[in-house]
Amino acid sequence: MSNPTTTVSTRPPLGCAAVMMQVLRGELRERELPFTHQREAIAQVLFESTRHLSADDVAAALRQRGEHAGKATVYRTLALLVELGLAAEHDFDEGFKRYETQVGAAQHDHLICTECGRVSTFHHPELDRILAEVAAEKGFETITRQVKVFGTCSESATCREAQRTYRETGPIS
Amino acid sequence: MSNPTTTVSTRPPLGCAAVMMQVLRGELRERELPFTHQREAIAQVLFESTRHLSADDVAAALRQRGEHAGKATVYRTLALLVELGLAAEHDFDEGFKRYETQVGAAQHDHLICTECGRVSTFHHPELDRILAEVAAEKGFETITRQVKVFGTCSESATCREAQRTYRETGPIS
DNA sequence: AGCGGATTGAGAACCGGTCTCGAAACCGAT
DNA sequence: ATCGGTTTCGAGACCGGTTCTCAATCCGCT
Repeated sequence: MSNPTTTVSTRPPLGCAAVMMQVLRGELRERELPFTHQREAIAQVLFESTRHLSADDVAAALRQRGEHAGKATVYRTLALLVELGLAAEHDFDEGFKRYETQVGAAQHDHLICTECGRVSTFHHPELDRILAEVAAEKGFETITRQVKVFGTCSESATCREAQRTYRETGPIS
Repeated sequence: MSNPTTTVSTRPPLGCAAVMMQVLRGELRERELPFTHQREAIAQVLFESTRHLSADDVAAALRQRGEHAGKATVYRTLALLVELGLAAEHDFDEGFKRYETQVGAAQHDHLICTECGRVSTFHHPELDRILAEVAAEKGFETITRQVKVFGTCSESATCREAQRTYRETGPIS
């Protein structure tokens, strides 16, 4: 039931969770949606984490705190947070989705190591410009975008070895 | 069992399939993998199509030609074509994957309409440059990349209506 | 034609994710 | 506090795409 977790993040570490929780409370009130114990607990887990969490990771984190929420509730709440703009959904081609806090509109993109699973983030302002250009040109109204670079990182010896192999032999060895 | 199909493509229309088939034959021989009826038929369907096909679409197309391949074989063969670099796999957040011929290294990216499901492609040379820069900077060896812009197109009245609504009310109405 | 090894296919298994519906929690009003 | 109407919760069934199993078959070579 568990799965590999990611390791790199770029979110301010302190106080942030509390702020996000306040925002959530406000957003829920504004929409007349109840601020339930489960929604709080699930949001707490996400807001306090610096990783990209799967639904399963969230459930596990709850268990570790002595809390519990049915998996339907976990999925429903994560979907809600995404709708409210407080969480972002990512698909790193693992067969399931991952979630992370969406702080402000600070869009960032991902480098995913296919060897060790590490995910690192980057932000390149020109990307925004180019994608906005392309969208405008095609009469497209952008809601969100995904830029993902798959490859091998140079964090570990294994990954560097894979880099070398890939450069020499291509996708199939 | 059926699903919405995509509509836009940018691949040269003629002779291309035959060339690709020759390439496939060569790649298989080189790796001492048998060139079976099923592999040929499945590749034929993909190479002759100008759309992004799901595994199910491929199976349906085979049936229409009076051919048949078990779904395990369809999936295995599509995965093989991807490994060989002859097909590209895409995930447009529909809950299943789609495949298309990968002709050469002509990388292109996608605009996906969340309203009608239409997928159109674009290529922006600066994207290649920027992503290569980012990867180099991080000591990353790129294998492939995905750039997807989700939003609403202006093809149909429904989509244009959705564009207007979105601009006014944001993600939640 | 015969041989060894890889592929095929029918169906079961798998696994994220969604749905169902009775029970429980929420929240504003009394 | 408590009441009552409304919403959410949760255990488990269910769903659909994809993968696995393994005996039968096909491929390519001699």
